Amino acid sequence: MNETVLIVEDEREIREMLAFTLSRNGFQICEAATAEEALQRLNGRLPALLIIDWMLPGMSGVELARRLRADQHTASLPMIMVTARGEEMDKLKSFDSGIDDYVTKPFSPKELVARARALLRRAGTPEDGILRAGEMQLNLHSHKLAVGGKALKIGPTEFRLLELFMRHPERAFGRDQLLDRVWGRSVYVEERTVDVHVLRLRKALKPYGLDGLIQTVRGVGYRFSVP
Amino acid sequence: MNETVLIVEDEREIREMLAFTLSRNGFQICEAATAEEALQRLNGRLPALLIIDWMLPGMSGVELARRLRADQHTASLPMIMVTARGEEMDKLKSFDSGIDDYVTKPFSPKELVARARALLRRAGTPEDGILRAGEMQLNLHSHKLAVGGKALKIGPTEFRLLELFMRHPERAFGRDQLLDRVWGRSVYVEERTVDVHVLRLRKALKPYGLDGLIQTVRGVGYRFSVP
DNA sequence: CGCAACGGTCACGAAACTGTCATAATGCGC
DNA sequence: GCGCATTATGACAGTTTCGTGACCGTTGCG
Repeated sequence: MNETVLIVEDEREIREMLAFTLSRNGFQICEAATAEEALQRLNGRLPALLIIDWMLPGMSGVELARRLRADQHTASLPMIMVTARGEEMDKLKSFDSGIDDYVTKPFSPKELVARARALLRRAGTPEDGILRAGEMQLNLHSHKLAVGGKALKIGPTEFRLLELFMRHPERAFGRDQLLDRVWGRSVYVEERTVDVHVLRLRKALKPYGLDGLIQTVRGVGYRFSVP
Repeated sequence: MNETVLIVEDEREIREMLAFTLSRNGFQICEAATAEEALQRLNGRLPALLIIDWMLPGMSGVELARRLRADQHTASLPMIMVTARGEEMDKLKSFDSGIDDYVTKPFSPKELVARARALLRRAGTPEDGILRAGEMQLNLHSHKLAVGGKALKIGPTEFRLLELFMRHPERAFGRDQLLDRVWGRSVYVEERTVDVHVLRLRKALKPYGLDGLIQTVRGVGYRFSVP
């Protein structure tokens, strides 16, 4: 699995422990010591999951979570909060800041990994990091697309587009939604550009008769649908 | 589920928080900072639900609610009022402005979503985003119409028309109401146009013997009725 | 620097969809 | 049955939306 986890934790020791545990379990790691640093890193490519310490110098973990929630770009990121004590956990729960899960220190690595996996699975990520649709396999780990073992080449944007589609089969996306989720906010792109990339994706799949998986929903947008 | 919620709230932070919470729970979002802006947005296609802040600059939330209730076009829209304090809530209740529900700040997102869902369910929106009538399924999520697993193709307008019908079975709609709720009030089209789209819908359903679900109510309009 | 890959925009034509009309069909009161 | 009112239906043309090829700027690389 090639999922990146962003760890936001000021205490170096704990951060490294988290990083070690997670990387040993197949996650890619990205670290930030402060909320500010985390925000900066989130301007780039998004991680699949965030692990945030409740207590951070400067902007607190809760505040960070709140900000991320308020931003459409990061709104749907799964987040795990790490709290120091059980007491604060209650506070956190009552705060209901949209945290998906939490662990209390001290916690077992096994527990953390289990929660992370569960969260990612809920978010549409398969256990082995391979999205499948019939003969087609989208390997998130190797970043490769293959049909029946035969590799085929698509561009980065097409890859991310297909990834989003395969994570949410049978769901119709508007062009605006696709732009938001594949291109990211903060970039201004024509809506019709989506069409072009859908076209390129279809063109790549056509030799295998797998275009048609991406269907146009007239007046709405597009949809990935397995027969 | 593809329900649109119109949020009327002047404070940007709260508005964004609401938007975040709801969008995370599968709602489409439409925002307005003032009552006036909200009214303008309601000239187009109607949302499924309104969330209105009690305190708004200019026209208050209560006044907005009253106006919407007084207008046949928006009279049946479910509304949730957001109040700052419990005290004012009593005032609001006694005000009897036709509010369906209310939450008091601070409120938990979970509570808000629950109330929104409950309200929509009451208003005819199914939990899973699929409207059913016998063998027929209208999937709002994937934007697909299927009869007994067999997909059938209808145009965007027919889709919205059928959606409205299935949300309110056994209810007779006048052509003017249908125009208002399916086309939106800011577009001018002949009333007879409704007939044509009803015809097209029936034509699509005929192969499955499901025309007849849409019945003509002479002198009034049409009605969706399951046998 | 040249080259190749890639991404975004545009323009044109095709296809789908929409609204309107004319005309046929139907229902209803008498 | 008759006449009126209302609705059904098929055809048509205008509009919108989508598919597609082409173009050009950017970027990364040798």
